[in-house]
Amino acid sequence: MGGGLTAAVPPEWVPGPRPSGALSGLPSGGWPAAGPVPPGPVPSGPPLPRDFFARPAQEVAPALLGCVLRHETPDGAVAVMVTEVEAYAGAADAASHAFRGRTARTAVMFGEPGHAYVYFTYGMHFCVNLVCLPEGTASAVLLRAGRVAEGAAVAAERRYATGGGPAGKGGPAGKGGPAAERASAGEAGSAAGRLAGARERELARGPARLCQALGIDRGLDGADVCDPDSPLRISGPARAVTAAGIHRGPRVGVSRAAEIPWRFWIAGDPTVSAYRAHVPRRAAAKAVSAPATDGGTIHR
DNA sequence: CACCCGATCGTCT
DNA sequence: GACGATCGGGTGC
Repeated sequence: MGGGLTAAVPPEWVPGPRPSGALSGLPSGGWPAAGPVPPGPVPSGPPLPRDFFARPAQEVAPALLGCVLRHETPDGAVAVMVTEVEAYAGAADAASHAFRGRTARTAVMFGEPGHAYVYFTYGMHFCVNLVCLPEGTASAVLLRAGRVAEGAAVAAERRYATGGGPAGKGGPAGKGGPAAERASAGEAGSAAGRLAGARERELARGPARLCQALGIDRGLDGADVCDPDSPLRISGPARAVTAAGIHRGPRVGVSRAAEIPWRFWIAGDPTVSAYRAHVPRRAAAKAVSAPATDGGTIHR
């Protein structure tokens, strides 16, 4: 079925040139070539210019792969290299929160590009987008996954801390502390090393996990990621990601426009989340026959 | 590893 | 009043 969105969908995305060194703030020296990204710290330069975001989301999305999102808090700084994103084209996209027009929740998406649109979902999770297109037109790129490149210990604390564990003493790290820090060192072969590596890979694998690792919540809705003084900011590619190293496919878990391939990821990277089609939630089983009232007396 | 299910609440119909 | 741009734990192969 054609699906109303079809007509509004732009032509196939054509791999275009990556941002130049000048645009991205990269030093002229080369970073490692494309391919799965090895664990460990990555450089973090000046923020991307606002113009970078003043384009359609489906164009910005692949260009964000390899860029570094960093959040500074009193707990310390955590940075992730973006490995997976999804474009949401506002009014032209039935899957976008902005499809039905501007509301209090989606207001930021209609504002200046280069700001964070943070939303709360499923009663417990936050997800972060970066706003695209000029002010007045809504569109955004959802950051779905990343590799923690700085502050792995802080990220692990946020992800695995036993909720407000006053009872628990040491916290999640338990023995040995931040295993993630060791993982990148030299224990890749050992059982402990594999465990630490597996956990490190899961730190920011998925949009809500990424937000949790970075400590992002609704308080950062509207934050300017292009402002060098912002606690939340994004810098240019820490690593060259060529068009050949980028794969694309349908977006994860969307109930509408599910066939549009606006999800982009770094091919072969272990931190990319798994694809899952939308699953309509079974309606809560409502009691067909009212629970027996005791003694026929109706309470309430 | 694939599939199923419960949690939990802001947002929009 | 229903539905998520999700996650983690449990079951079963």
